[in-house]
Amino acid sequence: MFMEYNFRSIEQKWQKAWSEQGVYKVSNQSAKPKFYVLDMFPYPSGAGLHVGHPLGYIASDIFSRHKRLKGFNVLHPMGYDSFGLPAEQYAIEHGIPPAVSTANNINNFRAQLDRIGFCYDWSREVQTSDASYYKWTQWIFLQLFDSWFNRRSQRAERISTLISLFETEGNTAHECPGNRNLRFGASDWKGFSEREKQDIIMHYRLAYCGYGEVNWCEALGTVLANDEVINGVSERGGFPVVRKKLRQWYLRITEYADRLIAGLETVEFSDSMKEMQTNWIGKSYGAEIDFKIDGAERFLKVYTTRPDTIFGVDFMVIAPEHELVAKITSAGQQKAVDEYLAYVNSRSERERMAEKKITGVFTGAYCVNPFDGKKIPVWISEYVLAGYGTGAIMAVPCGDERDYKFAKHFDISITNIIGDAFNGEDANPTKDAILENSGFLNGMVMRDATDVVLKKLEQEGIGTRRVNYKMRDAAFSRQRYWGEPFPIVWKDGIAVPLPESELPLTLPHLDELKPGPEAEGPLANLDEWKHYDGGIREVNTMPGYAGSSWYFLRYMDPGNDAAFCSREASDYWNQVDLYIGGTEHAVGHLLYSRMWTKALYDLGYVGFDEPFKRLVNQGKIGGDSRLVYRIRGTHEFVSAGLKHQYETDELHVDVNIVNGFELDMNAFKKFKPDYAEATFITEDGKYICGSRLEKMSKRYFNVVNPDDVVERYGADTFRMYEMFLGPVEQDKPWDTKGIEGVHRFLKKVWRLFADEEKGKILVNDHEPTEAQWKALYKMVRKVDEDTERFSFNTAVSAFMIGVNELLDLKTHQRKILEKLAVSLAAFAPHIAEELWHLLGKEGTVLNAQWPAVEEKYLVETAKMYPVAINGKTRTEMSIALDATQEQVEGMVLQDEVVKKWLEGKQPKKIIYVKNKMINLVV
RNA sequence: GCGCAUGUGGCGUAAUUGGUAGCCGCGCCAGACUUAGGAUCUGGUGUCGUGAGACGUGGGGGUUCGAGUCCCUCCAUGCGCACCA
Repeated sequence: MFMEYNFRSIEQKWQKAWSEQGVYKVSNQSAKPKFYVLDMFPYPSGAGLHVGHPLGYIASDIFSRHKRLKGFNVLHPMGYDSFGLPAEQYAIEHGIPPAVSTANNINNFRAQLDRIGFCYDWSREVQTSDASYYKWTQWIFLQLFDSWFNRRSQRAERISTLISLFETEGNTAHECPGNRNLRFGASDWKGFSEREKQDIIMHYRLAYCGYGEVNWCEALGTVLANDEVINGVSERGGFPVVRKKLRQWYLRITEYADRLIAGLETVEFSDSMKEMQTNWIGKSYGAEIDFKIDGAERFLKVYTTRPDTIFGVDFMVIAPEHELVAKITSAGQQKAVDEYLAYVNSRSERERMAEKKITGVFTGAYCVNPFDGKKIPVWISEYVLAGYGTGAIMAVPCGDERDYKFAKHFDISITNIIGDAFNGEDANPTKDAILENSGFLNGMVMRDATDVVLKKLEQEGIGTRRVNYKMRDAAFSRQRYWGEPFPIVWKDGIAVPLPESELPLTLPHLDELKPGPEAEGPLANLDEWKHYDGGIREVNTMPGYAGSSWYFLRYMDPGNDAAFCSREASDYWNQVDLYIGGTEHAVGHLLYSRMWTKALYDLGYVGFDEPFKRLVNQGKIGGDSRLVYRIRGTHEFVSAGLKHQYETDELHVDVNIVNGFELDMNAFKKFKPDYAEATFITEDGKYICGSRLEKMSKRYFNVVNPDDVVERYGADTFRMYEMFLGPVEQDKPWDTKGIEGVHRFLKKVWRLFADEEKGKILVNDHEPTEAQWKALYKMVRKVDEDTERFSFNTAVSAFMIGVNELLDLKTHQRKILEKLAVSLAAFAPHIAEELWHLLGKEGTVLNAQWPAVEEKYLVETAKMYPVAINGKTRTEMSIALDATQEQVEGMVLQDEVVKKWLEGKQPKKIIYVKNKMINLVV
């Protein structure tokens, strides 16, 4: 039949036409208001897409198309985050160069994406591994390298301003972020050698090179950023990670900590997202206090957020790596301390994470409490981290759980400064108790005492207020090949940036990606490349997040060879209005790109300092695995309902050879060679599988490829079904069976336009009835509202309700069908376009206008009110909307059902809420 | 352990502001058309009960004329952080 809904030919036809006509091309010049919708661009992995990946892409695509129909100039681009470790690992294992496998994977991704019918403007595509792109990643790096963060103005400024400050006043007014103890005056500065000057400047740069403890992953042969390490192992691959001191590039993101926190108030991210970022930054207010070491001219500097508890300090704990360990350990304790340090060194990061034993050793040294002269023993323990605060704490066991446990474990006596608030069994971290045993603080509420102590500490010069952050500077180099080379040449130990004219510094070809000497990357093996202009090139490369920290800007002006993005373009497109992506980038990508944007803003290259105005996190789609049960030691498989009668082993089976729960037994025999001889114990001739919801992953054979779904049901069905599954932001399982309902819906739409059996078009030019207008507009309004608030699942439902009604009303009038076709254009663009042309329209439905709702068809004069007696609905009554309380009371009391329930009694009260309900209180 | 979410039919879910709980779809049941059905269409489908009706949004309590929605408490699941002083 030629009038049937042939989605395959329809979708192919329009995808081809759209591409030929360039209908998705977006201009930077337009009289329309702009709207920028962005997807987190993918890393093009070899595995391709499964049905979970496009969820966010479909949502953003629908939203973009909707905005376009509503008269916006919509930027909706896509590209690839194509540098990264997996391509390099793959190259090492299979001998295929990263550039080649990446290109293949990108082609694959593109083909998959194209089949779903996205409205991306592919002329703006970016690939982070493309030299024309990473030229500007390198350029931005150089701007960060040439900048420092002025804490007084709270913004990035050029290094030249820093140098003139040094020349006139030294660094007295600008504490060195890389080395707090560094102090020098203008005359000192003039006396420094060039090398010394450069070393000092390096301590200020926003992109800097330094030595530091990094997360070294031996298996990956590289360092990892903090957010790439999960529970002591690498996020990718789960390999062990150790702390190692290495020369490394960093981004001084800590300087932006306050602005990153403050900026969260200006953007629409979910509360949990904001909270994750806030926690990651981990700002805390406290004090640094110097405790004199008893019998020595040394001080122990501790960081505490609770200076009010200073009289409750029963011991000190310093990190095993603390510099005082070597200096204050008493002769008597030397052996015990050495043994403890050896023990700590033997423990990997992972072991420390896994088993939290209370360990520690006494140094033999004592501190003196500055206020009451009490002697306080100094202990060493691994629970104090060298990298946070000062690497030393004052322990207050009555108020801190860990300190309490430590004191108990080592039998240290506990001073109670909070009276009844401390029960002797558990520490109580309250701030509301009244202080006792606390010298001049006695009788004060702890909360108020804090400031009193701080003032006193400052007066006496033994302590200062201090803000601390959990967040560390971000490691910004990798001992790897497949990343952006640093445009830096080392000359006499000084990092010299390449001039802009030499960018891009292209990644040289390498036949073999083996590591270089001394934990250096593969580039170190390339002698002729390494030696350049009388110096040695930086052989590390940039990490995966370099290119992704600014890609949203490149889309605005992708072809620009003179700038990363013209100010004109970024002023026009401005912030990303809607950013859709997964939560997994909460503390990585989202913080880095926010920081880069802030730096570019400070330097005057863009006019906004938050990149993403609104962020929506799509949920994950889980796999619905199918299980078969093999009788142990045999090739016989037993159906799920009978498995308890046997001893069985549970095995995953490919979900694609199972219909619902029924196994295709012939396909199963071909699934794996082992199963060729399989026999089955069935239930009524059917083999029923077990099921389990788990991650969608190859290893569970529960991966559903969008290509297969599109092939079977079409892209429009696939798009609408993904949305119909539930709220975008929610995690949910994939169930292919349910897709039939959505497919049926599209066929119903088709039947409004054409009769499949008789093979003719049904569209006529009659005037629609009021009921038909009402059904249409109700639907149009709901779809519009729901789409605007990202409630795509209810929008699909509104379509279904609307079309069911129109079908019941035998609606074939052109006036209605035109508007229906337009309203569908965002969700099911292919069928919408086909129907648009079937109605004889020109051009593309993409450029149509969203139908304006004619209110007159939606006004109601009466409503069916639920009538409740004592809150329980007993009947319904149709009542005019403008009825008064008296009229309603009269009508209600006449009603037979109401009379029955009143049993002759007078209602105490009749509640009538207009347009809602009626309730009688008896 | 701390923080944040989320708990509604057999399943995915709906109820935008405290106002008819279960829309829409899957599945299931019955029927129609059919050589056939994993096609299409029609009707039914929260639970208990023959029925009138009763019960029902994780459990318990509260506020209210009225609670899935607000408050208290407990439980379960998911996510994030986890010696951060």
